[in-house]
Amino acid sequence: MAKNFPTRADNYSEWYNELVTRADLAETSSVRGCMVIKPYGYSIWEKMQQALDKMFKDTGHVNAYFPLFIPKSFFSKEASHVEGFAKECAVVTHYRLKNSPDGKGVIVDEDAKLEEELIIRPTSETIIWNTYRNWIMSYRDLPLLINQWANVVRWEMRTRLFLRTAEFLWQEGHTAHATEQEAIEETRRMLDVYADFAENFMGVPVIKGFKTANERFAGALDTFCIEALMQDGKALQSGTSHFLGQNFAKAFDVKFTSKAGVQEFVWATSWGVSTRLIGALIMAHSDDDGLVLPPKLAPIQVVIVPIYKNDEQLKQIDEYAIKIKKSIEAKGISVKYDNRDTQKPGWKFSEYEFKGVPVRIAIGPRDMENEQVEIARRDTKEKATYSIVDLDIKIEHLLEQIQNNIYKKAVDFREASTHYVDTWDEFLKTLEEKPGFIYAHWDGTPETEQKIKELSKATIRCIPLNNKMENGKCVLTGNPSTQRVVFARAY
RNA sequence: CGGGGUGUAGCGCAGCCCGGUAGCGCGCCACGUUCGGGACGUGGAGGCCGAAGGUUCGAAUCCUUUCACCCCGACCA
Repeated sequence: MAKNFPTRADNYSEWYNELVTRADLAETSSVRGCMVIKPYGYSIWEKMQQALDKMFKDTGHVNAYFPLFIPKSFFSKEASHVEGFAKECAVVTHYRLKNSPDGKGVIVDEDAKLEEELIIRPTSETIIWNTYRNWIMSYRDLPLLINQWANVVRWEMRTRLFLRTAEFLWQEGHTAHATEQEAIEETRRMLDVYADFAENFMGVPVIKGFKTANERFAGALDTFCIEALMQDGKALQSGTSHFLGQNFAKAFDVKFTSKAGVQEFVWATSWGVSTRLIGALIMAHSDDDGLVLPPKLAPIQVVIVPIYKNDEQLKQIDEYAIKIKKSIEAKGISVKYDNRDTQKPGWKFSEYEFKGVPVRIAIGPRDMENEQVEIARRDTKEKATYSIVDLDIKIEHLLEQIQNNIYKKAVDFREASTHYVDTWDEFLKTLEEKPGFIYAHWDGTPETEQKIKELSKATIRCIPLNNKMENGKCVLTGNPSTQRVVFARAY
């Protein structure tokens, strides 16, 4: 069917790139490290945005927007923050161009040098906290629960469509609280929102946990994360929620007067997920025939393809199909009827498989005669004939089934790829032969963590929440440990 | 930023070693036969060979510089 198509088993990255191309999601831009998200890819992002935005609103958040440019001096205010981001910042130094004296195009006008350089935000903590200073006076102004949908720029050395691009789209929540306890609760609440979204919308099971000091967000006291497993056995950090303590409040002097009349620094959180989730979605479910999208995030949930020999037949099928389309749409399901005469049925079948459309309905003269349709599901590739009686209800159930099945498949895969390992030899062997999540003991020191990374390329993805305590010996040093942590090679 | 690779038609590539004015497959356009898993035939359109210099009577090919992209590292959502 698909010809000269790199397979998942053969070459995972080529397979990934090919999927992105074939499904018409995105392409590499001629602008360094950047990506053009094409309409179909963007519509998946819009579905994600809708679902997430609702979850944010349901947990009491509101949206706002802050500037793209951040004065350089803002970055100097939080020491560890600047250290974390300094190496990957795009900097605006001038504000004007002029015609080149040699007549060839334009050059930067050196006279138009900015007094203070502007950083294109790699994340917005600094500009937001600088703004919050004026918004927060009293405990009555708290909590402040704001989210922003935006683009950010990180000058990454090496990029990969969706997973790491110089510019990416995301949401970043930035909240301010009167107490430490409240802020920690918020951090955890948003982690739960992310996990809920990943599992119930994306169909991707995740491990909730927190990062070791090495892997923590620059400026955070604690970084919580959700870690997902891709089909090549590599982990993908899919969302983070940071407890920032009073670091940014102190750096930007954000104080409030408490009930008791005392000036106190506020407690902060920030949390974000990005277009990287689209990469996660692709890598978690897709097969050699293309994308497999969970119905809840599929821009097109059902596609109807007519099969006909001539105009007259098409006209009859049009009528039959549009009726079916309307009845299914009445259930709130998005249906596309593709009666383009420019492509053949087989071509359309392949195209919608590449695009991961969960359900395909084929209608030919034979079906009309018998008052039935042929239904193919993308996840299992099963085909079956359905009577058109109560078809809308059947489709609704089928979509639910597909959503559940995709999730279950991912869960099964993760279970099969999760290993408990106690010796260093076994650790290395597992990484090579059965890549996935490795639960192993670690002595808790950054030095050992670093050493393991150097020797095996595996990092501690997280220390799972609600982790079972058990005594053991560090897989590398043999020093005592009280719990297992999750190791994996990661994107 | 270190190591390796690649830039030739919309896409994938050959040609380069050994200089002589560009070719293949897919796609695209037209017509016909087809249409229940990416159809076939015939005809046709499309490229100053990434860019800039140099060598030469002559450069896709040789030399220099430069830019971009991909892969492997280091860095990271």
